[in-house]
Amino acid sequence: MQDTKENILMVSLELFSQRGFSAVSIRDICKEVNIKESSIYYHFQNKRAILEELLQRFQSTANSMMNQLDSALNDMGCSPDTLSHDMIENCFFDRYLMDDFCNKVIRLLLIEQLDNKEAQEIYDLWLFAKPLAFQSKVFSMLMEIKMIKPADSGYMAEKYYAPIFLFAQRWLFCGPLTDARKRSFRAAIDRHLHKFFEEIMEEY
Amino acid sequence: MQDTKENILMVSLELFSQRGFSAVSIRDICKEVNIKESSIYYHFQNKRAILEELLQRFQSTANSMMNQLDSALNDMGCSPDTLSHDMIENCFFDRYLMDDFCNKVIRLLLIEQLDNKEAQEIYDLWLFAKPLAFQSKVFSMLMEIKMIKPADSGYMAEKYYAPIFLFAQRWLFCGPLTDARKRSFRAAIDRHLHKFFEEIMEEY
Amino acid sequence: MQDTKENILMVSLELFSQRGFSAVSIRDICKEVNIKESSIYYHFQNKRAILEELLQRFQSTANSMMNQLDSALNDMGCSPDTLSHDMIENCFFDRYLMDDFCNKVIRLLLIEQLDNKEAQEIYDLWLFAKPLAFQSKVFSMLMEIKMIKPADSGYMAEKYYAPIFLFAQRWLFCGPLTDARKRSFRAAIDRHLHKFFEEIMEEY
Amino acid sequence: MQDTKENILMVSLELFSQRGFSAVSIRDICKEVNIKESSIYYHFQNKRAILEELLQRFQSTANSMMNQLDSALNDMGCSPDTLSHDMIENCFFDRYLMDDFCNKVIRLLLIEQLDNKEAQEIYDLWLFAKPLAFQSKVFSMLMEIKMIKPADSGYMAEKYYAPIFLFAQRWLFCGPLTDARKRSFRAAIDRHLHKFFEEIMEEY
DNA sequence: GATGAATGAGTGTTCATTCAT
DNA sequence: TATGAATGAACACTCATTCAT
Repeated sequence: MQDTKENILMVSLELFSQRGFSAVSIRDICKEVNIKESSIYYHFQNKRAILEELLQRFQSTANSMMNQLDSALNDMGCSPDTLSHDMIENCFFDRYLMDDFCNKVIRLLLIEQLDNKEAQEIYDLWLFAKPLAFQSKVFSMLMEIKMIKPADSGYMAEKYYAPIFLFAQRWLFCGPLTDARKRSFRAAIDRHLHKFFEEIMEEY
Repeated sequence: MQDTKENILMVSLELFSQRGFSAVSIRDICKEVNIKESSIYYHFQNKRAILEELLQRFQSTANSMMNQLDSALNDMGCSPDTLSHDMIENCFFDRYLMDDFCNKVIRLLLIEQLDNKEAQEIYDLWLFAKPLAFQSKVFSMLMEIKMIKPADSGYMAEKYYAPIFLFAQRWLFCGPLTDARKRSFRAAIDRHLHKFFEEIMEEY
Repeated sequence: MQDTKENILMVSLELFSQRGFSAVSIRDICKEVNIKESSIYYHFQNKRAILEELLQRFQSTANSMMNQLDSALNDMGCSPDTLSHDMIENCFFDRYLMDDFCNKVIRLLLIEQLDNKEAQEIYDLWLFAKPLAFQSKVFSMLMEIKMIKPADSGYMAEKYYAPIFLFAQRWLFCGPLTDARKRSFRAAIDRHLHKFFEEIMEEY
Repeated sequence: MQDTKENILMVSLELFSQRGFSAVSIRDICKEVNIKESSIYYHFQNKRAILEELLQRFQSTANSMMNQLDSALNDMGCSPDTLSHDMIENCFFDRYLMDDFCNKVIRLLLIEQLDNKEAQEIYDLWLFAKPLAFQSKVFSMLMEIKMIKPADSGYMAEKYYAPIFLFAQRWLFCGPLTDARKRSFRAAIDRHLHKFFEEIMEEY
């Protein structure tokens, strides 16, 4: 079956996310997967192909997450009460930043982006451009349905997202992703979101 | 002279910051410095020693920068009008985030922290703990001298620093550190600071 | 059917004749034949068996060519006018030196003979011993029927065959066997044969 | 010293001439030279660089041999009796075809020329073009000084050189270059040259 | 007939390091 | 201070081959 290929991918991701692509050897991967080094070349053309497949998968995962967020947002536009923004956020937090697979790929991108054009683009897209664009759209919509008062939605998105990004960097993308760290992150986020929405809604 | 040693350090830092410590070979460094590979061992015990010295230097540089900020802050406490907060900020931006040496070390730390306990601590200290603590102190002081109204200074520090960190990550710590990127960063920062101080001072 | 086996043989010969036996991998062959690498072992016990079968086939092809030449020679002995020596030569040129299959095997032998006892014997037999012996016999016969004056038939064979061999090495056994090269070879041969027979027959 | 480099070259040539470049491994070479595999890369950038240096050396050796032949030929033009053609031939035979170094390189070229453009050119130049051109010049000169009667010098060169080439291929460029084989070659050559000059000079 | 999956041995090459000079 | 020469260990990758299906 394709069990072995899957194992290779998961082990590779684990190691890549810890040490970076180039610091992980085929030997390291195979030792963990429990196959001989030559066997890996039955499943992948070369070492880089493993990385490529991981990035591919990440992008489709992230895309589907983003699509789901988008449609949830549209639903909210029609019937503001059916879907809380809590649900929206949880999607981004639980199934993206804190999701085992995505979290590891993001760590990997953090390293690779410094020297790899492709990684750089993916990194910028999925850690800056997409989240900021989405959040900007959220605030525009909230303004439209008059839940918050009109303002620069791009700037609001930055104010909203920057602390999330900072907390993520500090708690989620360094060291092992333990439950304790997840809780620290969650706590910081909750505090931030609470105050943030308090502020933007206080006048209404 | 110690010219060669200095060259080795600077070339190493350049390469480490681009590809990460383990992806740079002694060969790569020596080729750039124009010495034979065996010669490097006259100046450093081994490859790791180069990294160590770079981190050492970074820490003392960062420390002196922070001390200067601190004393500037204390001066401001005594005579609020002598030193503008502009000066404080420029110190952190120009001589730290955008300084050639510090910028490269931070990029290096970004990679190394994922797998290296020591790097992790330095990274957390100098990119999160110290900046947030300092900023928190700034706001406490501003409250004391009644320039802003009393609030949670820690939370204010986060609101203040998070966008700076995000912009830095996006513009200063990926790809080559060009003047164009520096300007993009500066512009985003200025916009942020302007609005930020507008908001916290508006009531006064 | 045996279509696949035939394909394997022909592809192998093509590649062997270009790069030599040991420089061609099972992978190379299978890629060209469009089968998986394991499949080749259904048709041949191992890589060497492919070589062996090619040499086998070459020897029987060459043998039948030589037999045909021999019987043509005998016919000529009985009735000197029925078969021109042109026909004899064409047999050796068109169906041997310039024949696609034989030409490739000879190239292959050229390489293999340096390190392989068996190849060495086949090479010596079919590029030196047999052609020289046959030609010697031709001249003996021509002397017997008094078409040329008596002389050392072995030496004549050398004088006759050496330029053919040289031209073959220069035009037929290096680079791709194009029509242009074949024509260059043919032209050199015609010139040689014309002058050669002029000389040995001039006295008559 | 450069002893090791020289050893590497000589051992490589020996092995390349037996099995061909691609069939010889770095391991094979190092085992014979008695150094570790990594050490070879101190002396040569890679495996191909060894081949390249051998071809380089061969070409300068062959060139100097050819220059010597040329000047000997010119001397003969001035004073026909000072230098016999024996001396000329011995130069080509003893210091080229039967010389240990050149003989091995020619064997190597025999293999490499099938797949390697550069080798092909060297092979054609030094086994066909140069010898034929030189011999053609010899006969032209002999005609000029009226030692032989006027004729097509190019055709004479072919008649002269073709048997030499054939004997060389048969005795000098296959199997080990033993003294016995050298004698077989020498004998065949002497017989050929004797008869050849008898024929071209008989009328005078 | 053919293939998916695996493997031990071997490929050329790079690595950080040593040490005598 | 610097280097020429070497090395053991590791590197990504290819090889011919096996075997169950």
